[in-house]
Amino acid sequence: MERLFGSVTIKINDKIYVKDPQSSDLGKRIIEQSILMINDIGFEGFTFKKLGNQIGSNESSIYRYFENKHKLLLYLTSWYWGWLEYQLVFATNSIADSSEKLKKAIEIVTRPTVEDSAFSYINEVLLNNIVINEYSKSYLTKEIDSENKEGYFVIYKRMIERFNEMISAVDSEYKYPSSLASTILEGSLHQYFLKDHFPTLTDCHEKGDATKYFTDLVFHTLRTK
Amino acid sequence: MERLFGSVTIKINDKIYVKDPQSSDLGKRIIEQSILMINDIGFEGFTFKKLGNQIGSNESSIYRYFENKHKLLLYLTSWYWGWLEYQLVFATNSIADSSEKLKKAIEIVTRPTVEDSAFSYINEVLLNNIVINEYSKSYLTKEIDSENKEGYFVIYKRMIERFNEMISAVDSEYKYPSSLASTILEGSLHQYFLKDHFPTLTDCHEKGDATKYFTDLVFHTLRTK
DNA sequence: GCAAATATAATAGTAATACTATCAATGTGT
DNA sequence: ACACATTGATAGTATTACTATTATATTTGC
Repeated sequence: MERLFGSVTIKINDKIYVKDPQSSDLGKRIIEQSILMINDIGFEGFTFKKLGNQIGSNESSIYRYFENKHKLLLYLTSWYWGWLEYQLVFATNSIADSSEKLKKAIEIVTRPTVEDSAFSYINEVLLNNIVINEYSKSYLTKEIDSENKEGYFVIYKRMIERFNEMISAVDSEYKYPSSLASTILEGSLHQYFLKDHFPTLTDCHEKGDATKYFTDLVFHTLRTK
Repeated sequence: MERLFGSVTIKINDKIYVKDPQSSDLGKRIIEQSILMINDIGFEGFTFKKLGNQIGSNESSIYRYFENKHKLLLYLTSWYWGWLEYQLVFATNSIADSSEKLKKAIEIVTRPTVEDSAFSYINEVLLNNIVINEYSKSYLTKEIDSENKEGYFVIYKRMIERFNEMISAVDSEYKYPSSLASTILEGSLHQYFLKDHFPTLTDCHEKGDATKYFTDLVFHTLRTK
């Protein structure tokens, strides 16, 4: 995907990191390689020590960027949602018709991820996999309420809010726009998970099926003018 | 809720435990107190050592019932799904009309949990909380495929399959019955989670809202005869 | 009622994890 | 050349997630 402006950066809440990984070479390698590694061995098996070995750096150096691996996961997933939000806004901004706009929005968030060459050290396809397999671990914790207060989940919440508005623009009478919005976002991740591990629990096996499923669901539920 | 037969037991895949906790007093205390404790301090903070202290028993004794805390979580959540499945089948079995049947089924799985006096050592309300907050951690692991093969998730899968069938009975043309079934089950847990921690991301704030939301969603999507 | 079997408790030990602290080496700007 | 920031290396700690062994109750079978 081509970008209008030379360098778009995804802005992440600076409380998530100790030192901005985008600000140095080591920081970028931490991000790049942690994506490969978490994708490979899973978040549970992932440690800063292993990451240090892989990038030829030291455990203690990684701690200068992130307090712990939980924060690193928050960083990666925030980045993903920020990236997806950018695509969402970019693709839907110019659409006047509210139904078409919502349709496009659903497509953006339910379609399979493709690599974006604009961010060379981030593999979006693998990052999407991480989001599918690990995102809920980032909020299913005892610290959720305080971390939410700190604003660690703002991007995700803003995305749901955008959907909320698009849904209400299509049908202002609909009583559950936020619930529907969150069902689309979480539900889409879940359908991709099921496809890989519980294939009998989903009908979304082919490319495009998830988009069709959620589009069908939403447009049967809403009353379009 | 009253039970027809004096002692219904929820049958759990015996590969999940080393020794059946239902078979002894200590076993039941492990289940009872682990529910209280996981609910209280979360699955991450929960250890067999702490549990041992709380029940006045020894860490090593708990290991004779469960290989590790992951297996214990699988046991608890399997029990929950088995319990819910029993209620589902019990409540919908006698309903002839397929739409009414599905409506009832949605109600059963989306309504707030109430305590069931038939299982004295299990607090279903807290267990439901655990399922909301921890269930996905039981399958979002690198071992998912082998554990699935071992049948650790059969009850959950059977529940989705039951929904699948009820959906297809209402609308045999509908193309995504499994996806819709899994959306209802996972989505319902998620709406309850949002209500407590991200209230702006859901519209299900009052008792009964989740049932209304999903009933509305499903019956707008399906073509009823 | 007693021996045998079984269940539970107590203790110790291990490798790995998730850090913190300290200090040395290297590079960068002025 | 000197200050300062960055990174690397090493060591150390508390906790976790176990395993192993032995001791002590408790149950049961005869």
